[in-house]
Amino acid sequence: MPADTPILQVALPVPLPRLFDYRAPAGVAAQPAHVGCRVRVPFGPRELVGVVAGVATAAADGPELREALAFLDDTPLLRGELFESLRWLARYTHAPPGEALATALPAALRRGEPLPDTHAWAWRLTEAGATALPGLRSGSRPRRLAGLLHEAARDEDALDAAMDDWRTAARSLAKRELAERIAIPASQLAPTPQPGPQPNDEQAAAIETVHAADGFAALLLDGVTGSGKTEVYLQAIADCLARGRQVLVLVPEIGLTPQLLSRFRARLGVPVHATHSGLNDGERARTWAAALRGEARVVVGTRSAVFTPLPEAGLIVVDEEHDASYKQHDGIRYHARDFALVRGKALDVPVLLGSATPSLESLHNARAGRYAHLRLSRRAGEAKPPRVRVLDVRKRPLDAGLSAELLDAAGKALDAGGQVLVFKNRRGYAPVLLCHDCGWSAQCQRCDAPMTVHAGGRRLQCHHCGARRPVPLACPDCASLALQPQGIGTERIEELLARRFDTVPVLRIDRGSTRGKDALGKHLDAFGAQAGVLIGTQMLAKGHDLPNLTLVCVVGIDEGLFSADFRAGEKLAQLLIQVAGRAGRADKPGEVLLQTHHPEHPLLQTLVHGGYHAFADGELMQREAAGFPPFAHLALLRAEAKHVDAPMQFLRAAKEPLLPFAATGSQEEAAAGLELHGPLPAPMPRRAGMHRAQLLVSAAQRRTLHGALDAVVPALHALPEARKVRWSLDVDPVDLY
DNA sequence: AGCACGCCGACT
DNA sequence: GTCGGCGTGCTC
Repeated sequence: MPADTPILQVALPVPLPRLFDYRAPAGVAAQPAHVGCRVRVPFGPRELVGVVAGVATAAADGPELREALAFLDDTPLLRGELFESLRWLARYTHAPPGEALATALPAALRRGEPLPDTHAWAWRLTEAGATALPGLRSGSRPRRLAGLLHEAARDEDALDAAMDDWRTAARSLAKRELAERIAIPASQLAPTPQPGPQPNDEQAAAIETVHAADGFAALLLDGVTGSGKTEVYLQAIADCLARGRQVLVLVPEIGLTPQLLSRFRARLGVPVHATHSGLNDGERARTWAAALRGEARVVVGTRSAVFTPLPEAGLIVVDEEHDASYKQHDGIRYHARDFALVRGKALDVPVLLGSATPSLESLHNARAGRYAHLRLSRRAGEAKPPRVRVLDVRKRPLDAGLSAELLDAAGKALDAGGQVLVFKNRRGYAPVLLCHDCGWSAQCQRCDAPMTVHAGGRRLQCHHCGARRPVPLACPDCASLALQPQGIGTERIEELLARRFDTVPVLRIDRGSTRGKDALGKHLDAFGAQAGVLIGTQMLAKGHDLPNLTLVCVVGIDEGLFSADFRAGEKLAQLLIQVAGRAGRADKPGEVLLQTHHPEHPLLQTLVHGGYHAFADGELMQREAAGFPPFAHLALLRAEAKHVDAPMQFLRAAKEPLLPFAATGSQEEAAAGLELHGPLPAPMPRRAGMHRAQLLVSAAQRRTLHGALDAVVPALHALPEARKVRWSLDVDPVDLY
């Protein structure tokens, strides 16, 4: 090959940390304008769709390259800011470039399908059509359609409403050039926003700060539950739309409810494009394409929506920024909130992070002056914050884990016509099945975990691998019949409450009872505002409005108070505040009961008497003292394999090249080096039949961590031990298991 | 990750 | 005698 031939450097969706070089397809010269276009290429014995990441000159003495089969795009799909941000993401997560680029594309485009049409379409008569109209056979479908179009051009939605099967008639008219299909330009979709309520002074200040942001700014909207964060979003978004810019809104998985969307649609007066897991591939690709073309002005979506192209970006909003569902747990392990900030910076637009319980990372950044800290301290209207009581249940008799005092309070709330929510973070009937005679307990055969008792005590289920089997009639070890469900799950609480409060509806909401598209919304709509009891897990912590909820009872929080996970306290505090925030509205003050065996625990005391920020102050001090994030930076190298020893062997081999970067004796050097913890078996050493281990890497400085990983990670792919395991690197892990 | 190649066990 | 188990090697 001549040395000056330009060649394509292609990112392919394979876990190999490099680009692959190809000659351009026959008859085409590779040129820089191809960067960001998809290409179909031969790869070993198969064909793949990749993205051109660069164009270079072939080395004179290089190997003979294969020829790409075809370009799939005329203009680059991934270009400008999004392309650059994705290259950054690949470097930051130490993921192969092809995986990062592929992750950003909707599945249909990843497979190589063409960029879908996104125009709204209308039909109109041509001049010939207007002339020919009287000549069309009267009463025929083409005549009826032509008649409609003669009055006015109509968009396809209007035609769907006006006439059955108009498409056949339209095709027939179009073939004779009597009618034509025309694209409706996006500019006709000018926003007609509806006025919202008058913001209070805090909201107005926040809206003004967003408005005044000149280019990139990180803004932490720190507002108590019910303080009207959504109103701030809406006005900031409307403001941005009025300036002719696009807006991206990220919401947690549970947060994207039909309620939220209809509120956005009603207020903003422009089409609001939603992307979430309920959409099929075609719909997702259409939204993505509409954003790429600047037609979609507002895109609301969950985690993966952070990859939406925004050629005319004006604002990015991340609602509930502390939510763990923003972290992706397989493939490339990005954090959507953090990537939103990277994109905001690259796009030079403000990023608005909202939460009633901000992550400690974001609070730390706000205190360090990197984020503007916008506070909303008052609930909207005259709503008072709920009264929180810690219920000491030591030495008290419990029924299905509930104290008499709690049941009395629930009874009173129901008698007053209110709704009661019992929150328990364990689904199923009981977390363990125990033999009272010999101590045997039902363990999952594929995981190092007990099986949960379900179906009122008839079935065992593993929450980690999904295995199910019937509850044995007798203990497999000692044949005793004294098998007892131990501990409390939501099913058992439901059983008790349904018996105890048999005149009101009792509804259990958890992943066992509530599955599928908006099942939660349907259940809660059917439940309505009548007096009744809801029992649920995390799922009920936010989302749907429950205006008649007057009492929230939280039980089973004690294990969270003593967890080994350094983030357990933060998660528990956020959960308690979020759940508590569901109680009460303007006219009905709410009450929250926290039932515990550790009423004096500092987390509960601080949270109840000082609120979330007092808790966060203390927690940040502890994190600093212990050298945990946000005062240190972590990466977790995980490995799993069918063979017991393979993960540890791989991690030991992976640790070797990291050792030269490790902290040594003196204080100054220790601060500049890595700390390596492990390799150790994972907290659950076997899951779904796979043995698991991990190596935790931490550093006081982010650059120390990344410098070492940059030098070492590419070599991991080549380790012989790597072929015997599935391994992954998680930069900024949220969960250390 | 796929996918092919390759070398050892229980079946038409 | 073959189908198929998963080890190991490679992909511009």
